[in-house]
Amino acid sequence: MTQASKTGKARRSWQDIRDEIHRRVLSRRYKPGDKLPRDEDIAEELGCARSTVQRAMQDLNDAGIVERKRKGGTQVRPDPVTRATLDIPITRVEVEARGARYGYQMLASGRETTPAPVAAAFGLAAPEEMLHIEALHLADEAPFILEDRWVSLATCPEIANVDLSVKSANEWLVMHKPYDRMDLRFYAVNASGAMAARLKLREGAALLVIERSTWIGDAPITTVRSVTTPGYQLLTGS
Amino acid sequence: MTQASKTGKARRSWQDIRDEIHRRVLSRRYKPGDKLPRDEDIAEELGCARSTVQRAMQDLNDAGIVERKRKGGTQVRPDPVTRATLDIPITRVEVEARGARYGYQMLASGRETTPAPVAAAFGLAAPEEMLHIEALHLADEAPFILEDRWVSLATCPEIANVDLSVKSANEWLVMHKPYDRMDLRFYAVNASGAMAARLKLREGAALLVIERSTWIGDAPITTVRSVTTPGYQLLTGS
DNA sequence: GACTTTTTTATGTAGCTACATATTAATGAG
DNA sequence: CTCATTAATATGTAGCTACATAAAAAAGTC
Repeated sequence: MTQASKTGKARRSWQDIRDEIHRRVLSRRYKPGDKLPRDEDIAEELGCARSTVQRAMQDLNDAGIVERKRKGGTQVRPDPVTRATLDIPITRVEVEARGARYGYQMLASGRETTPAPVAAAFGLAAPEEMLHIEALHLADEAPFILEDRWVSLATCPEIANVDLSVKSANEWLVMHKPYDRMDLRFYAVNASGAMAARLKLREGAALLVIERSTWIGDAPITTVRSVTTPGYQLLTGS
Repeated sequence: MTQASKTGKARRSWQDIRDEIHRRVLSRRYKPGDKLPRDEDIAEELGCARSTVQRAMQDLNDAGIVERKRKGGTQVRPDPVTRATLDIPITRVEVEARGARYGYQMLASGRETTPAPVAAAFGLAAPEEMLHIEALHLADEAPFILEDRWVSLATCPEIANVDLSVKSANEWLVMHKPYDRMDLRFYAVNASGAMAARLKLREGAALLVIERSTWIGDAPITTVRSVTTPGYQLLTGS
């Protein structure tokens, strides 16, 4: 038996408060740019403690619904942004989630000096020798994602001893080299001749590219350019 | 003068606790899949209240670093995901942030019955008459984003009276029709003849497309397909 | 009037208690 | 031994107090 059913009066949870405030924003009782009452007044009005309002407001703030400033109070965000959370799983998990058989092929691997774009992605002052890996992820034997990865040997010397021909660098890194900071970007490219050949599709096809760089502290770990196959879509989790 | 400087001993904030736990995950003292001590023990070890650990853990949970279950305890996420938050601003704001002059052109507007793909995006059982708008966002007079939008007249009858030839439907909607639920997807397309003509580029160019549908409750508000121009990149905020 | 300092005030945080809730683990019935 | 019931336990939440902090507003100062 819940407390609500015992006392006959439901205790309002912070989610209830959050939803009530959200409703008021949605119903335009509080309009974009409007200042909201102070937490204490809302608490009194809705019959709960200030800490409960605080919790609710935190959440609305994180969600981009309101903006809070010390002393300045709370206001409805005047320039609404579309905020979304993306979860990008390991490719193997993604393929398996689609009910397909996962496959992995290392295409090339070796030590090379970082070309300018890679050094730029890492924000390196000078080029550096890194591990360069090209690999293909397969779903039911068909090419799924082509990845072009650079791994800093200065930050991850251990990876030199890992057999990356059977297991992807992604999996090894994700389990052994947690990161601190990440940079993600998405854009579209026309398949080059080399890409088309490796992904077995016509040259010029529009492909979604996911670029990701990770650091631990200031030390670069890895930067990957993942070229997806036609039809690939990135979806938000909400 | 802060309390820390007065007492000589800093009070540890929940962020300190969070960072300490995070460090332990990063340093692999707690490895993926490992079970963490109970909040109370961590609190005692680090010299703070359980509520502080709770707050820290909440944050790590939201960030996808750990997973918590009642009674089950806390464990380091065994299948690390790359979690990122995307903020997509109004196009006008985005253009202005780049230091360019924003321009807007309505290309076409009228009432039409939703074709199958649009009905599907909304999860509609039956096609419906909606407002269909094609418009172009410009940055310094050059095409920037081409949008193809459907607005539910059932949910937003007021929009019929808005002059959408000078101000984008996006701006009006964002200020007057807050949403509840959103669906976002990103993919790449080759520019069709029509797209190429409107965006003034060659047919077949790879373009990043952002598709967004919004609802209030179960009622559909709008669905937009925004076709960006070459070179456009979506970046994460973190 | 322009500038600096002080006060005020709304949000932010730490710590505590008490209880809720979801599981797991232990126990008991058959 | 299997299944249902009960107890134990880690996290989740509400409410309270006290204080910290940032920023606006007010009060001084030149």
